[in-house]
Amino acid sequence: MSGTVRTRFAPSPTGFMHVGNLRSALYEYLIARVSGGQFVLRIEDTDQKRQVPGALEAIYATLEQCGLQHDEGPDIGGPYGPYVQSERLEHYRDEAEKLIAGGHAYRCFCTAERLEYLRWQQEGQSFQGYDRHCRDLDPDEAAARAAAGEPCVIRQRMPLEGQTEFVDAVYGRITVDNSELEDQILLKSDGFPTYNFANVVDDHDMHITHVVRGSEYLSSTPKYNLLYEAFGYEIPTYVHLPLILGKDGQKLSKRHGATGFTELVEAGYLPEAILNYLLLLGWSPGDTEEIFSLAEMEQAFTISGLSRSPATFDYGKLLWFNQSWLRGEEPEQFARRCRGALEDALGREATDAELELAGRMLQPRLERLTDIPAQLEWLQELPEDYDLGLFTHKKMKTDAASSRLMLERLRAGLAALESWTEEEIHAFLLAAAKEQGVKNGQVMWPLRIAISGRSVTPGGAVELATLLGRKETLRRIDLSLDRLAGLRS
RNA sequence: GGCCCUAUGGUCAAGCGGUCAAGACGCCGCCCUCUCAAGGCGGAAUCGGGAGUUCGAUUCUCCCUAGGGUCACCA
Repeated sequence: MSGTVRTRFAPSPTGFMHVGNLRSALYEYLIARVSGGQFVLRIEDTDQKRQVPGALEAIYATLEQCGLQHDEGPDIGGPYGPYVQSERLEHYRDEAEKLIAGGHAYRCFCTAERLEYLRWQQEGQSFQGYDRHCRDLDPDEAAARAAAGEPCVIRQRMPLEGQTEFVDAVYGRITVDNSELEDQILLKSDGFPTYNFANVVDDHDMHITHVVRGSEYLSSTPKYNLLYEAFGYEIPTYVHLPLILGKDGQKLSKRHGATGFTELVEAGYLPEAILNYLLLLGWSPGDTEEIFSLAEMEQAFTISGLSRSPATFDYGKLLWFNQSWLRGEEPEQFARRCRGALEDALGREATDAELELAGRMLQPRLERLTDIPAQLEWLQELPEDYDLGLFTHKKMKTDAASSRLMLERLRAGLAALESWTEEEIHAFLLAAAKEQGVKNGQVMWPLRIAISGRSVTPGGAVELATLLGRKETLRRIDLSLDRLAGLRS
């Protein structure tokens, strides 16, 4: 066997792409990449009842958006296809027959009703599971019954005594008594393999060297090993991952908030930020680095950095990663993200200068992409009935009366400015403050309130006025002046 | 309930016998400042409990406790 590391992401198209799945895919991808190996995509569609339309497309789209490029898969082929389990049915059947022939599996004719009755009867007992009713049927007789059309499943014949142990790359040595293991179903009566069986067969066929999956599979791993042994296949390296929990310590689910990749993207999170957060949720680089691009992850990732304890998904920290990624973007690229909302607010096309300014204003303040419109809301129009109390600011030493005076003084100067540029407006206002012997805030505050009508804006008076344009700025000053005048008389 | 896994601040976590127990998010304060952010500086906050082993346990062992996982013709 070659020493090339091969991992696979094997989702089943039964729903949206959960962040837990995505994190598994990321780790699988990284384990392969960090050692120059291959990352395989395999679709596990053995549950015909739970197929969800569109789920497959979502898987491809998510992988694509995240940059987790696979080397082999249903869409691009590869040497060990097909990569869709429903296209490999014959093969599983043959493999199951092999096991029967070797005495490692047997046909079981128990009905669903009988099994249900069994479960009901076993409630509270220590060993719950199949009672091995068909385990000792004569193989030839069983084969004949099956051939005659009697529905049956194929079960794995577990050893009744002894122990099975395996070494997991993150959890270490794990030992389980064989008496704990159920004679699990390998092939269902509809001819489809179960997940456990198809997994082993496919992982072997596809030369997967590292089986990476959630720790919920930890306790069923001994069954896998027994299967590998029954086949005489080499056992892969297991890498079990700690689970992701919600705020309440329960397994992360919809009720904790958005848990699907698509949902998060729609909520304004960047794929880079989501991936970055997921990377650190269960893995540590060992140093204090926190921001990782995919390329950087490919350099830094180590299996030994994986954590064993479950991690709580923290939306607050995800938000911080999102902000960090947003701030780190090239200003031009960030500005482009603002174009749509800016033009909506403006009601017309934006100039390059306006776009640049808007980007500069929002980039350090944005938490999510979806917040852009709200950040630009002040641009739309001056709220007609904003609270005049906003003019009163203790630290700035301003109030409605002083603001009125200030605005009256400022108005003419602004109207007379040679050009309406950020620099010029800025210079003018600073000069005005100096001239009047007041602090900058005493001219900036009233102006900002007068033209925005808001206590909080994504920028100061200068930026606001610049983006508003001279005409609109003066119009808003007049509007505010009118209201301020009405206060007195 | 049986079995398996886990256990450092509210959260993610470094630590791998001797540390004043990193760092980050969040929180609080200060600075900067035309508001809010961003940025800078500082602060509060952690080894679940009990036995061992050892000169010395956060670190090793055992027990307890707590949390999680798993016991399907689902993956």
